[in-house]
Amino acid sequence: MSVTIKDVAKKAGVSPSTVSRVIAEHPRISLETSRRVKEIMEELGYHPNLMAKSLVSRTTRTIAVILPKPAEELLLNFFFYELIRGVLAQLTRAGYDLLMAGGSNEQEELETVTRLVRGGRVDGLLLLYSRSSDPIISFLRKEKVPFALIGRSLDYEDVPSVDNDNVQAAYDATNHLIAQGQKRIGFVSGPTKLAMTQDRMAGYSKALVDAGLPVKQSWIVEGEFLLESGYRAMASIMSQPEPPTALVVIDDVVAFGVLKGLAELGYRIPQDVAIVSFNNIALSELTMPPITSVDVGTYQLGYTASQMVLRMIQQVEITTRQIIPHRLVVRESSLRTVTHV
Amino acid sequence: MSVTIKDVAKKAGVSPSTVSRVIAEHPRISLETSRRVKEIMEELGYHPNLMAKSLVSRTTRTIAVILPKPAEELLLNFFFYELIRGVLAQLTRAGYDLLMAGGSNEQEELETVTRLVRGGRVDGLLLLYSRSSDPIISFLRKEKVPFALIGRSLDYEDVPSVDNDNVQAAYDATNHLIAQGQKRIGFVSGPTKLAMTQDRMAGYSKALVDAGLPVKQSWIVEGEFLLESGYRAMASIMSQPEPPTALVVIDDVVAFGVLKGLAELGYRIPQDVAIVSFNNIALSELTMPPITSVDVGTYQLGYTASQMVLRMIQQVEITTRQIIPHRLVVRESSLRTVTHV
DNA sequence: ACTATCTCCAAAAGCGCTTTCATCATCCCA
DNA sequence: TGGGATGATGAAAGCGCTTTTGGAGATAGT
Repeated sequence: MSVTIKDVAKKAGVSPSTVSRVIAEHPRISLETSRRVKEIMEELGYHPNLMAKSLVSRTTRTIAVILPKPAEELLLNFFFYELIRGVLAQLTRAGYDLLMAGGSNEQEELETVTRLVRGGRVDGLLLLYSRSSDPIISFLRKEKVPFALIGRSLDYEDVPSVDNDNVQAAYDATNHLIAQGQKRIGFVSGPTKLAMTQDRMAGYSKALVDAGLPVKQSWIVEGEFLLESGYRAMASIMSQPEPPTALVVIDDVVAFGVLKGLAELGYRIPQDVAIVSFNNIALSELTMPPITSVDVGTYQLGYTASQMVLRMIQQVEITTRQIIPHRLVVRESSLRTVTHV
Repeated sequence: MSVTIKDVAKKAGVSPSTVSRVIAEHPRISLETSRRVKEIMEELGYHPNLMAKSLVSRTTRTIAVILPKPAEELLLNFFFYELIRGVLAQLTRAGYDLLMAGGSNEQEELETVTRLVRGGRVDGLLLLYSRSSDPIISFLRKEKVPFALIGRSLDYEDVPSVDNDNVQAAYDATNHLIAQGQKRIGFVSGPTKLAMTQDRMAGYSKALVDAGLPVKQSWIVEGEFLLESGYRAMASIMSQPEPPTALVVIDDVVAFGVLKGLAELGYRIPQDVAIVSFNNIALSELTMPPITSVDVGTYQLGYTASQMVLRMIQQVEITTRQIIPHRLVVRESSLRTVTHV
């Protein structure tokens, strides 16, 4: 059916081993033979069978990305594409393929990972924003398979991961509000089981404390990465007797909900309530007003995490925790003096 | 190193062939033997080597999704995740894996596909919104590999594909505006090399003609799937002496640009200019005002297309072109009588 | 001229699995 | 009681590749 290494060998008048060596660019092969074999390969349209290759080499040149369970999905909804683009760019560069897998629950997820790893299907893995006590992480460590996290894990500090400095990011964002003269600043948070949430919360608090401002617990509301979540959190915060005049919001999508809710209640943004947020997804600049957001370098996160796994596969020493720089993108939602273009 | 079928066989006191048959649930195996072998497999933590399996079975139980080239990416940015979720759900159900691949240009893309197909790496493929004269399509047809398109191809009408009835969708959307009393309706289009664009344009025109309204070429502007594109197209249309009072926009992201531009020029929406759009991404309901949009069933597109490929692999007869129903989601941007919640 | 060294290549084994073919009990019915 | 089914298993070949081993011929050293 398909043309094999044998067919090439026969036609070129050499042995299969020689053809194999030509493909692998083995040094001890004469230039003449190499040229002739390559010519025949071209002529026959030969492509090596990747399964056979993998079987003997015990390597598949593929990395799996494990999607978070449905409950965690919403965070990714808008920067998932950018992330994957980053991953794909790095892997393609290195001649690796990308396998995507997931599961509808923890059990299923672990089974899938086990099957892929023990079945010799992948050379490494990438985990997205895992929550606390992830059994997959324990499993992968035991198996000694190269893998990296995107977003730090709370329970396994020494696991290779790529992350932002979320404490500093939140510190910067909050400070920006303080620099605008804000004194009453609330925080719309995310699930506290995520390191990302805890870090941003910490940075927010630290900025307030450093500026001598009060940290009021009633101004801090935990939510999910959902639109409605932002809406509800906002309602809860603003219905208090002395509501804040500025909000730090865990994520852009949540911020959209906040924004909308505020507008419906008649608050003007940023005059009555200023807003800063995180992740800087493409639509942040399109809302009315555009949202000030911390760009976390989504593409870079994917790109760097993949690189990390590839390095581990090549046994190259790596920094266990890599930090992607963030950047506050100031837009209208946080500015006291509103400037129109 | 890892436990193989031989290890299981030895420990169970049977031959490797028997173990293999137990795994494959071969009928002619005694219940007793089956039970014992399964027990041993469990005990040893046996997982079959998938590469070896693939080599001999000539099947990999994996489907590749080919991402469009970077230039086409933006369309997908926001509904990519939903699409992939649909694909993944179907594939996981059937015990298949998902491989993601792409390329930075046409040449590279074709090389990747060739490598995957000829290398026996995948059993089938899924192509996203391909443009005209795609060399990959020709290649795959020649190779007789099962594959399906998401979004119809302009050049290969008989290729298996999953699509919306975009003509009808645009017809419905436009008619909705007409029902609101609109008479001057423009169209912000996308790249005409996509079937989707041409279909929506046709539906738009048909609705106007059927209602006895004029189709003015100067009210139809081609753009890309970009924010700025919507902005520019809007500017071009609205700067005319007699601008339309309603716009049909090819995609939500473009519509955001239109929305923003209109607001900056002082137009009120929907009072001065009404808007309907397509794709109904999650943020459509979050803009000010929320955008009326045609829901195309993104998840379903992915789910159904995968099913199609799986059916082809199983040699089951399929309908060459499957249509996912659409649904107009009416929101404030298109309503003459504005109702506040 | 004879051995030592080097270069290039072929033969063959083996990766972990499936599957064909053969074998051996067991069973049923004449 | 014997012979053809039938059922359960084992032996062995082979999927397409890599890699080890070893050998033939060329080149160099003494």
